[in-house]
Amino acid sequence: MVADQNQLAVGSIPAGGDAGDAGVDADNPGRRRVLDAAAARLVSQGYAATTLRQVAADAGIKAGSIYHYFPSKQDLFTTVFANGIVVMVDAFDRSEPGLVAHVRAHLGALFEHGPYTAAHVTAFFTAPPAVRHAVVPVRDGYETLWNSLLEELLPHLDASEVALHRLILFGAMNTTIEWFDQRGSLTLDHLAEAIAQQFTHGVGSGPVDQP
Amino acid sequence: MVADQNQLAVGSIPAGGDAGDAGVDADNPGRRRVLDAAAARLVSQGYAATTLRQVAADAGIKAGSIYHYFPSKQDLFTTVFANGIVVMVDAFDRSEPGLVAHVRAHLGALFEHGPYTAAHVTAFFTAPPAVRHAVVPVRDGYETLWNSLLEELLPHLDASEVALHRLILFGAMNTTIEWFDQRGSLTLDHLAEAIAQQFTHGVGSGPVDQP
DNA sequence: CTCTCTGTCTAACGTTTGTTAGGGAGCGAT
DNA sequence: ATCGCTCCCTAACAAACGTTAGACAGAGAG
Repeated sequence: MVADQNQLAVGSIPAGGDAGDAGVDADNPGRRRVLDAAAARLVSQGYAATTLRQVAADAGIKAGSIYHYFPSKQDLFTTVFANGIVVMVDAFDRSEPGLVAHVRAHLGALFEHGPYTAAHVTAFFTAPPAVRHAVVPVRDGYETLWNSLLEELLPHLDASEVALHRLILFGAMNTTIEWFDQRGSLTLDHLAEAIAQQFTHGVGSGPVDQP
Repeated sequence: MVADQNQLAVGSIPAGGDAGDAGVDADNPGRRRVLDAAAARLVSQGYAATTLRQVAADAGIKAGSIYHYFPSKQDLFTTVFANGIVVMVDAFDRSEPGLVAHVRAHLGALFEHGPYTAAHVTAFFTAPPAVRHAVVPVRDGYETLWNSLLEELLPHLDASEVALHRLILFGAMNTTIEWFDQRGSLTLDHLAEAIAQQFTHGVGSGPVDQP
């Protein structure tokens, strides 16, 4: 299996970068095309159903050539998942202050900044344990960012309550990928507002005017 | 491909039944063991990664014997997904009135009534389109139940707002499968209360006493 | 006793998968 | 001119997949 404690290629991702759409492998366009194709396939098919031959075809090369950039299927998709979090962290860091803005940033990472975050959210739990374990540390970093934000925003709650409500909020945000259609009349701005509004004030239980 | 407009085996599921844990193939224990094994594998591995040889081994038979009960892998897993909704509808129908009770019932279907609902929630979107399309009608029925409930509970919202907030609520409930641990100190009762509370009143934005 | 049905097995089929080995074209540096 | 590096190819490998065909044991009915 040659698992070792493989260091992953995550460290090689330029974390910031000024260029337009995340600094995910800005140079090395060949490798980048493979990653893009892999992420897009992950979104629509999940881990096991996505074959290297499909990914290669989408990237315009042959299956064997993928091994010039990645030592294995596991490594390729591990990098995709990690990139998904990099994109999210990036969006979080660039966000204006406030809950609505951060929800909007998270949704933006999901729908507007390429397929990486979407791939992470939809396919992460379909990946084999080895892949998941490799990504968990990166994942934890993003969750910590949110815990800190929410603890600051909700000083009347203790840490365990914040953690619980963050999980519920993540669930609400991430499953939008299963039903939200950018071409519909509901915009991402409105969706972010609806989610944030429901999170802080709820939907109410009867006719309520603003106080 | 022999797709036809296959009628599925869904109709053959005894929808109600008084017996303890859902009437999913109460008789025919052989078929039932195959379904159970398939559902359990779906939860941890997703559609494509689950092989008929694994399922057969879990059920105590050999791969070829599965074809005595199901004509194909697609049919087997379609039945599993449909059963997942049957279990949910069942829980919904048995629920006490009120939002908290129905949230609790949904979570109960997810964690306490076998692997079918969990399989549906985690693996449905990893299944091939043919399988998904076959299950959509059953799925729609359950969503309609919830829309009606919420429209009754939230008369100050119009139908489109209710539909939106139902989707957000579903997201919150269904992703609990990814993090909730029944062996922890947080009980399903408390979780249901937390989700329902957040849904109707939000988490607040500062120190708030009950009015 | 025979006939039929159910449940299971073994053995194989064609296909596809991840992966490897080895080769070759282009290019910048020596 | 030659070296080495990057990028990509073809061809093949063993393994695993879904699926099929045919056979066999047991039970219940006539």
